[in-house]
Amino acid sequence: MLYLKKYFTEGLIQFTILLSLIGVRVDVDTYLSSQLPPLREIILGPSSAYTQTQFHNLRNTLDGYGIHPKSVDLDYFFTSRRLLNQVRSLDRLRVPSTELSAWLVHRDPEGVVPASAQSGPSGIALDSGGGGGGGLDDVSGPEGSAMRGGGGGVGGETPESGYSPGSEENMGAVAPRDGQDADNLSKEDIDLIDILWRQDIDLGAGREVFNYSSRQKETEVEKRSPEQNEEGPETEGWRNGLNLQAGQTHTQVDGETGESIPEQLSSLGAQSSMSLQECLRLLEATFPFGGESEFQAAVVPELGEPSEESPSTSQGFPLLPQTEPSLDLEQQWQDIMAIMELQDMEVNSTAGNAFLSNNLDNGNSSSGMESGSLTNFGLSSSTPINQDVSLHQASLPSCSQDFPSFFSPDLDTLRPCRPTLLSLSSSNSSNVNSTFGATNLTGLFLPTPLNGTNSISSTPSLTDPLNSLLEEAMLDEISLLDLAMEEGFSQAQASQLKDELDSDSGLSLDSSRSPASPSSSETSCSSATSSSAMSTTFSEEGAVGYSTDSEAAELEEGAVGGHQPEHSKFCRMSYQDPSQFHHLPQLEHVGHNHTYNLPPSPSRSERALSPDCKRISRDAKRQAPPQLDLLDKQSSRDERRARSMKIPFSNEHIVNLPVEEFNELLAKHRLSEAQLALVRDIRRRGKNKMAAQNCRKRKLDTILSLEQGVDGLRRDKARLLKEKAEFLRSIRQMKQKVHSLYQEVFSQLRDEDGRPYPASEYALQYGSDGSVLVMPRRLAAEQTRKPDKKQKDKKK
DNA sequence: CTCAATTGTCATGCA
DNA sequence: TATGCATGACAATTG
Repeated sequence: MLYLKKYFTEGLIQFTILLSLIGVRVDVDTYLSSQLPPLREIILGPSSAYTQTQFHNLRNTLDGYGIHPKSVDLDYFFTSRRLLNQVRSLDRLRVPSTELSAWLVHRDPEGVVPASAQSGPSGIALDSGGGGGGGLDDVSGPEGSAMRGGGGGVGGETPESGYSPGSEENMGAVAPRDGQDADNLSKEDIDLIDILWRQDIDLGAGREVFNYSSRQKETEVEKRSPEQNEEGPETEGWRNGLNLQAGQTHTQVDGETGESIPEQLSSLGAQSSMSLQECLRLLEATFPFGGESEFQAAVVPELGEPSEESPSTSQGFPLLPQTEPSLDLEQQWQDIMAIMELQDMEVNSTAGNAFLSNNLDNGNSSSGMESGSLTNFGLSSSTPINQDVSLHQASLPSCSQDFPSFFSPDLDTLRPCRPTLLSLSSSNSSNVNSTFGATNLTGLFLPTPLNGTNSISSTPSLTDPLNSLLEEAMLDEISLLDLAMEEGFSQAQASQLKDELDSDSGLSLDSSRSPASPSSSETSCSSATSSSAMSTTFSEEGAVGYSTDSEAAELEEGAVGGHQPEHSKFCRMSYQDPSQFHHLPQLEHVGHNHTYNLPPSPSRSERALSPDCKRISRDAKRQAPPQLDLLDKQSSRDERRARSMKIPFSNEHIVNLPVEEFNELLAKHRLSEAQLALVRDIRRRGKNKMAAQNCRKRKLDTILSLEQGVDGLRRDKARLLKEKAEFLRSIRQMKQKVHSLYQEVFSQLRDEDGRPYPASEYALQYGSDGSVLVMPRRLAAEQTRKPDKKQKDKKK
């Protein structure tokens, strides 16, 4: 039961990881921090320190089996890694040709650096210098075969023997062939070759990966047949591969590594009646290949995984034969893969790339991409190698970005190569990321199920409910993710709006902008004088606030005279159409300026002079000496009063001057009591007028923000309802899966005589400690009743 | 002319 | 206490 639990818990975690990878906010942090630190690493991206540890470990261990990352809970860690593997590669039982590029590169014994290769790879080879040069000899030795590169360690298992250093130069060596055969290749192919290289180089940054993979591969091969080991890559494979007819390379690889897999898998299929454990053992024997591919490409399909897990599942069943040895093997392999994958994580550190890789790989196996978002799939689908290239392309960009801390030299030299990649992948690097971030997840994910089908076809014995259920589950998750993505975006937009709202709802935000920036003031000023441009400018700038107005007025005043400025101001005010704000949300909240009480634009208090600013503006310009009558008519009451009382200074001054200066002004001019009273009234009214305007603006803003808040809440509500529905559906499907799994497990059980347990008489009983027992139904029922009674008693 | 929206003004409270 | 600001209420203005 423990493993059953684990299995389904993992399903949930998968889902969470998926959500996280596509950017949907999943609040797993708290959970992770306390329970699954490594998982957090996976989701949030490995910390450099941690990654480094992995590299060191890989570099310093013979084959990776003994890897023990520093102070990390390996159980959790590897579990989470395995989960990530599952998530990222859903149809594992395939040997991606992607791997080929790795050992192909390493394999070249010549060490001749071709012209074509020099641009990118050569530099890289030299740069990675940190790696040292030891490996080169091994690889380039007489036998130096690709396989050797990887398998050089077969006999000696010298840790560094084949790879780290040597590989770089080997990379260079690949080039000549490339160049030699260039004639036979289309330009595309050549480019693709280049890409393969660079990818290899990039991947080579994590040289241990190759090292390990090769070693693994070799070990496996050796187990199977030494001859095969020699033959595969060396004679036929590499040569043909060098011709770089993508297909050849591809098939060759498949032939080399995957050769045995189909065999075994088909044998699996043939023995569909064999016990689950047997299947699993076979799988375990087979999987290392998949694993090897996996940690490089990060895209290895993994539909076989569930069955892989099955042994674990069965472990808890007392009546089932213990499969610990195989379990250990599998577990070890998983753990190793997990470590290896960590590097891959770096390569595909961004969620988008991870998924992209996955999808690209899916594209390989599923002969078709339903998603239009990945335009380079047209490329990928053409030939196998193209697919490979696409795959690499997918992981490359992030590789260079994410590796720098460790392999900056390599990457620096690599960067110049980027353009090639970009040009090849056309929309790949840019569009894919954006696309990924956008809404095309459906398309991205759809191939997964196809791949699942693929793997199922290759493993007929595993096409039981589990696989189908997994497929189904993944489909569901995918659709859910798609939905969540969509929702996430609307939510993001909403939150963005909200942020804008919040930040702008402050009353003083713009005050710094408008008064402080002369350009804006000038703009508004000039536009204010221009009647035609006025409305437009206002919609953009009018909200900036009064200070702008006043400045504009000030400028105008300087040019035209004491009464012109208010025209612009008045115009601006009259053009404040809230409906405009509705269409320009970002401007809706820009109106709080409160700078009206800032020092001074003289023309300020005269803002209300003219009801028709256009006409006034024109008139003012045409009639150099403004007509007093007209002005008088257009003056505010206070303006007229002030004039009639012969107040020696402008209302603008009266209103806007600071108290001290205002008092000084009053002191300068000896005014009568009536005049003083009028001036004070004018000041009071002027200030109050501006206060009222601000108050009204604020009110309007508040209303608008509230409206938006309501909208946002409505959206949130709708989204939550949708999510709830989806989750309910997920739960339902999970239950269904549990049921199916139960049936599956139960049907595999045999009594001492090898007979199946009758479902009518026996049932699986889950213990509280995670154990699962087969019990007669009567007993089980009694046992379940007892706790019930106890509970009832307790309640009583 | 009516009406609604806008703007100005007053009174009041608060800091 | 003087000053400034915010705001409700009302009036004036405007389209």
